[in-house]
Amino acid sequence: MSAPTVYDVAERSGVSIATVSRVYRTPESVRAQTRERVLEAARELGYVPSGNARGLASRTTGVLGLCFPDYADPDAEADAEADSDADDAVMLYSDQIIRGMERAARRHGYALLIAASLEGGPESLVAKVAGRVDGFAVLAQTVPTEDLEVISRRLPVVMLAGPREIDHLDHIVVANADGERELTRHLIEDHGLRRLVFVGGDTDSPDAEARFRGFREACRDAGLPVPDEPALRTTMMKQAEGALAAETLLDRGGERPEAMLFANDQMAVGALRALARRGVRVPQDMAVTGFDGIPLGRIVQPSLTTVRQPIRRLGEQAVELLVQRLSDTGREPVSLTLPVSVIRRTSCGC
Amino acid sequence: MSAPTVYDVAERSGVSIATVSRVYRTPESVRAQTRERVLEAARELGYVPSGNARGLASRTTGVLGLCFPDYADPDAEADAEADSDADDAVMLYSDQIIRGMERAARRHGYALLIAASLEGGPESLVAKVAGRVDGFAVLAQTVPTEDLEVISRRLPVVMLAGPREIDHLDHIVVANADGERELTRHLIEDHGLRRLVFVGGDTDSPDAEARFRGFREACRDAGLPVPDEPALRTTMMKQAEGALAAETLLDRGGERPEAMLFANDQMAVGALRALARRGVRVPQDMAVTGFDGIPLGRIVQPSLTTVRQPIRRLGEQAVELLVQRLSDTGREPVSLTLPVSVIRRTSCGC
DNA sequence: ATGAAAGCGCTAACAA
DNA sequence: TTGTTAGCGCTTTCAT
Repeated sequence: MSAPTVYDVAERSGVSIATVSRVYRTPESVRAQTRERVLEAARELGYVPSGNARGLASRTTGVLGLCFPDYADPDAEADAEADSDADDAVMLYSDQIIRGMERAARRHGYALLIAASLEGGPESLVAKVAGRVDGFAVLAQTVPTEDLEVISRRLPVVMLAGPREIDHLDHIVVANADGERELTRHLIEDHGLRRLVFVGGDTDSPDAEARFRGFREACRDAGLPVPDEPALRTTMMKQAEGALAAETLLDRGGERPEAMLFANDQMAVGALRALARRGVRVPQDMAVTGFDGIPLGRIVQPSLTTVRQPIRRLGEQAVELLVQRLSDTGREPVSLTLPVSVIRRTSCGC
Repeated sequence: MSAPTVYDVAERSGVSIATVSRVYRTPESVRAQTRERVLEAARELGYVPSGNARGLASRTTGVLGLCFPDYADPDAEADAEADSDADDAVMLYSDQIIRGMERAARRHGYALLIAASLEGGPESLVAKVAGRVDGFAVLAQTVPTEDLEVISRRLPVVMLAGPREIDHLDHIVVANADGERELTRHLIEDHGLRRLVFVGGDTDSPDAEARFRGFREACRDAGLPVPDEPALRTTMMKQAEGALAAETLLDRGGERPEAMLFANDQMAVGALRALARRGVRVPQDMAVTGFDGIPLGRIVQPSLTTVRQPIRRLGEQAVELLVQRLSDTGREPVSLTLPVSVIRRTSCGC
């Protein structure tokens, strides 16, 4: 009643289990006639090689993994529900990384195991992934550093879009500061704006911090006042928080800013809505920018000026690094920075 | 030098391997103090439980799988390259199914293993997936039926978006015929069009055939001539073929049609471009429709009227069926049909 | 080209 | 609560 094994197939086809094994690993090493007998028996019995047993015996799985955070902007989901036409527009960061990794993994003959989770410890999906792959990529802030510490001693791990955290890991980041600096420069020089405010994220978001750094650099370069801190910080960088931030900024006394730069697109989109509700015209009365390049940014009115991250590339590169390291265990840790590009749309005045 | 095992951890913490195992499976069943000792030892050694060994011993992996075809419309990719702004707009069918399955799998505590491939046989990625999961979903036309035949005798398989092929499989389809009939009815009744042509796909694409069926039903219902065959068939249903089809249809003698209905969005988008090149205005001179609801359809000019498939839902439902069947092996094969909805945009004249 | 035998690292009864 | 003991189904030398 249980699943057939090499033994069953071997018996039925009158060969040894070793031969059955060979048929599935190195078909050419078995005489054609024998091979046919074996495959025939396998077909009759409904034999499917156990990946687990293979992996256990050969100490390799042929699978690469990806752990990403359980981010699901509730507002974004709401969009998808309410306006079913916007459904597919909400393509998250992680979806694109998956795309990139899958393509690259396929090229190298690997399958891809994916799992989202925020919590660590034994029991976690992270642990499950780690135990079933030859190597994997992790989005920053996904897996507790202490777990990673242990895991990365046993198999290749590449950290994506965040600080390396552990110094023997490979990691890949995007040029956050460069992008925000360039974007800010554009607002200042090309649109002649001077009163800019930056809305950041939590201090422990390296991406958001790097973007703020870029903002400051541009201010400094232009001879504008350089703030020590973002005008406002949000914790989750979601749409609702962006909306709230925009309103707070409007209601705050003093001169109204000419431009609001958000640390990510989600917040900027939320802000766009809040500003519309308050009758503030974008970009005439206020320029608004985001960061990331999510598809939603192109669909909103006005379309969002932003900085595009090469997210798919991130996934592809991750696989390349993993594959490299798998074949050369001794290689020094690598650190890559992928370039970004400013996307000028309507919300900045272009 | 090799990876530490339960034995190493057991020895170091002065317990038996069974206890180490328990710490990772059912932490509460171990005295807190003992548990700490074990985890401490594990940390020091860099112990990561082997998923393979676990799976082998427990006969379960905690992983669900998805096999999808190696579809990558070269034209779509070209779009992504040429107009980097359209990059993320090109979100394929499979990406959305992955999204849906991942979400649902996560809810049930499963990770998701994904792999694309067109070829079967031993050695194939399909075989790899089959051997490493508790059950998996297959997009129609992805895995050779004979492989599926064997595999599905050993673990749950659900067929997506296509005929069941093997009668003991669960399967999920979308209401292709209903959608195309409704769309066609819209063109006829609401826009008063009468000379409609349908561009289909290969005869062995069940989706395309079902859509053609819907088209015919609407023609019949409206008292229009009912064609036996699509005006044209393409093999891969890609953009280039759609463009070619549109031109062929234009150059063909006789009265020019008032509307071209394509079996999918990719072809329709290609047609839109070809028509623009030829100076045919859409929708004034010619109505054009697609099927699928890909994001690109909203971005093209004019925006594409189409039928949206609930693709994410497809993925979610697939997981539900797999999970069900995993807990109730005896259940009768299920066949679900998910409803679709007509999306009226500009290309039909709306 | 094929076979024999020894693990691979874990879980799952069953004992204690 | 913890330990003992069999396997789980394959790959891998080493022979033949």
